[in-house]
Amino acid sequence: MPGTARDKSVATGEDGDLAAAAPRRRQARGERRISQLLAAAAGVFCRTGYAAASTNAIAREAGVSPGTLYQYFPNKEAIAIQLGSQLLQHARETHGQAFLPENVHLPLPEALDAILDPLIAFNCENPAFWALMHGSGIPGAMDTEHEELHTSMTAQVQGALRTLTTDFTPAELDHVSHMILGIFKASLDLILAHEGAERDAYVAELKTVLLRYLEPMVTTPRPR
Amino acid sequence: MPGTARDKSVATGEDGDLAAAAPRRRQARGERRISQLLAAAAGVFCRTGYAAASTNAIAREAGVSPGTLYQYFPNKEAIAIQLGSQLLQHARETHGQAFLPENVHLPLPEALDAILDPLIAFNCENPAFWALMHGSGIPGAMDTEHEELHTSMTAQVQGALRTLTTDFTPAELDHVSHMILGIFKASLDLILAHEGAERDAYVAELKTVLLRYLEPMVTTPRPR
Amino acid sequence: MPGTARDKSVATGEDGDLAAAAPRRRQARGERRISQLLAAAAGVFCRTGYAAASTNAIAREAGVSPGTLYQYFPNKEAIAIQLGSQLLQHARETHGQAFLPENVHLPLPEALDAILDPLIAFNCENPAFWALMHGSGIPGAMDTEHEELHTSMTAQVQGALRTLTTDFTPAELDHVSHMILGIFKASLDLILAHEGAERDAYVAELKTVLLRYLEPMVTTPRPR
Amino acid sequence: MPGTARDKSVATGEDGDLAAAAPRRRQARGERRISQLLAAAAGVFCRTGYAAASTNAIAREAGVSPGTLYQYFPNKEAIAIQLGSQLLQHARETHGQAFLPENVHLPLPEALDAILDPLIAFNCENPAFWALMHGSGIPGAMDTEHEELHTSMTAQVQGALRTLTTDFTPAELDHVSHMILGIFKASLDLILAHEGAERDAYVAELKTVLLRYLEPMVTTPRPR
DNA sequence: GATGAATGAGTCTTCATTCAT
DNA sequence: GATGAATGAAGACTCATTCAT
Repeated sequence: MPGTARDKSVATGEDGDLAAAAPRRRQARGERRISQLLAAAAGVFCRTGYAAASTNAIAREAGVSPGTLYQYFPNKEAIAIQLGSQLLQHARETHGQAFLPENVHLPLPEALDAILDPLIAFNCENPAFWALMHGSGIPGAMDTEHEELHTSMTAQVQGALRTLTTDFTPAELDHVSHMILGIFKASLDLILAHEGAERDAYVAELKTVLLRYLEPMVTTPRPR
Repeated sequence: MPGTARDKSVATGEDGDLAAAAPRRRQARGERRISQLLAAAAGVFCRTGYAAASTNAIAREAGVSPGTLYQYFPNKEAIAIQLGSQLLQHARETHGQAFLPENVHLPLPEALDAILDPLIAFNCENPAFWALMHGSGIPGAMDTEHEELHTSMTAQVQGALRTLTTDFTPAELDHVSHMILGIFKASLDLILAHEGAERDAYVAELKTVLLRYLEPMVTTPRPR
Repeated sequence: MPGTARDKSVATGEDGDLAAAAPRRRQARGERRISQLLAAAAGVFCRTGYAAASTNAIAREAGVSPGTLYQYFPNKEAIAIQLGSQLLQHARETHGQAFLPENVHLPLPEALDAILDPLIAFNCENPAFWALMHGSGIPGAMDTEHEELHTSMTAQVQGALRTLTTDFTPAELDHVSHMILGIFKASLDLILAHEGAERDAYVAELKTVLLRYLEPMVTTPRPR
Repeated sequence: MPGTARDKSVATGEDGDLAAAAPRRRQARGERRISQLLAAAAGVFCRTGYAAASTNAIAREAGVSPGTLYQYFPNKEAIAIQLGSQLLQHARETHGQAFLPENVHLPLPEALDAILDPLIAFNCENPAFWALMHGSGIPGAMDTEHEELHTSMTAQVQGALRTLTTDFTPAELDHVSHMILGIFKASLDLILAHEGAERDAYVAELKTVLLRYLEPMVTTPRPR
């Protein structure tokens, strides 16, 4: 192997570089693959739902062989879980800024805009999110994630609701927040199923529904 | 059930009457079979969802062989479709009075009661209905049926909406009716997931949402 | 249930026959299939060993589709288990007559003939038997069968040994019987691997080995 | 290990010595790799059997990548073959004295001790040896190696047998040597499966069997 | 030489659907 | 019509082997 002398160069030594750079390059490729696969999975889950999504289809969509998929995920469920977690984390960041105090304390119409717009935008950009969260039938795994998300969203909605009035009993708070989430979810289906002006119309309609539902509950003095 | 008297006819029946009685008997038996199968399908779909339901399981639940199932339905999708249609028809027959003119023309709060209560009751008694309509991830099949149901319900909602005002553009009518259906669907999930007082609370909440959403739209003079 | 009267007809009626004959015919076919499949499995296990045997290969060898195989066996292991059980039962019958008292109490050389010949014949006719019992690596199932067989054979060998002498300690009895089984097993490999005169030669050699091994142990007076 | 001093040679070595030292180093490294891999293979084959052993598992156990494994072995079978050969050679080198003329020509009982003891000891220390030789269901591969070993052992046994008598026909020689090997193999299973006193008992039993089997064949005058 | 990602044929198994009886 | 055995195309997953780096 005559070419072995090539790396020796000055002082940083071949070994140090090899041990550090090559793995890093590898790792980078691996992470690209994982992203590729998750993106492909998002697409397939979106189109067919979790149950009907085949790992071979995901691999094909990602442009790799089935074996490659299994180098990164131990099984189909793991793909869904990791995709879910990733989206969830992404979602939480979005939610975080959606429910920022400065938004929550705006006058109701503006508050709805400020809260809903980023949530809707997030879901439009990550259609796999609800696809997974609806969860047709993720075998029981994923449920944890689902639960977690639900809990987290409910909590944030309830936090916002409490700024409207102090009159809610805990039970009412529960009912109202669940209704709001349900309405949001249902509207999201409509919003995601349409584009352009139609989509905007449904967004407006959602805001109308919520505004009219919530306005009569307001007792706390708010900026007008 | 006019044909019920046909059996037992003369005594030896069988051959002689075959030309006349048998067809009717066939038909009757066939319909019994279909009902059996659809009932079994309802149960299985409900428990496992459409995708995970196997035709063999449905046949077993119905107490017939898989071959027999295929004598009455060309494929799995057809079962779902017909089950949906049957439930829909059942819905219309038994609780079709929901959208009866005398209900629709009541003052809004009463109209909502009159329309929603039987619908809710029907769905509580036929949980397979929404189970199918949600589609749990029905691969694109089922769409025909879904569409059909959706169209029919939309039409009825739109009919009712038109009694509220004449101001809707067709597009608005579309949006509002879809929103209403979405809200109804989302609430139904909550309603079906709870019992007793909780369930009632969600029913009340649904009515509140719709009342507040629709009330501002009313322009047509209505009984107060 | 109007049609219920139909099954009353005359006495032998078509229905009676159908209920009895058809199932029986079905059952017969099913059992033929099972035999076919077990025979095929025996062949494949024999040629490739359990681990390397593929269910598809077994199905192909049996001339049926993979699905058919799974109509009769829940999984690959079950095939091995059932094949083992069947052979085991067959074997026990053979062993039963091999170790008949009238054989065991013959003069040693004749006793060896009387005992070994049927055992060897059985194994020549059922080569899958040892193939399975060797059990390369049946996952842990089958072990029960294996154990069972081993125990049963050991017991019979020990029974026969006790007619030779009363001098054995339990430990010796154990060692000797295991050695005998081991020798038998090893010889069987040679016997099964050859045919005709060669096979006979190995049979003779086995008998020689055992005769010379056992003869010095005899203390009990025996027919000469 | 004559080549051990080679590394570190002058100081900067590497390039200048490359033409001379590197090849030797390569060779040395290669052989270390091969040993590593074979040792790993021995472990894995022992634990899981040949068929269930995965090349990746062997590579992992050896602490190298699968690619590296394939730089030294063209395929899985080759690993088994070479492992077998190595063990065989090891057997011959370390305990080859088993069949040393001075052992073979001892009085039979002592000869058996002298021959069998090292063989047994070797096998107790290298359990992978028989694990491989049994073949656990090696699909037909490995046969070459097996054959080789078998031939070699048979030859040695036959050599020893010829010192007992000159009366054997070639066929007899074949039969007897195969029987002996079979008996040895079977006993080895028992010996390896036990420990301590039990193991010793089986060793003794093996010697008894062989002694009684062979003694009557002796015609050649031997030291008493 | 070494690495480990990638491959793809092959394994076990399921299930919608068909067909002989 | 009814039966249930049979089919075979997938699907999830594995692993011996190759290849770009």
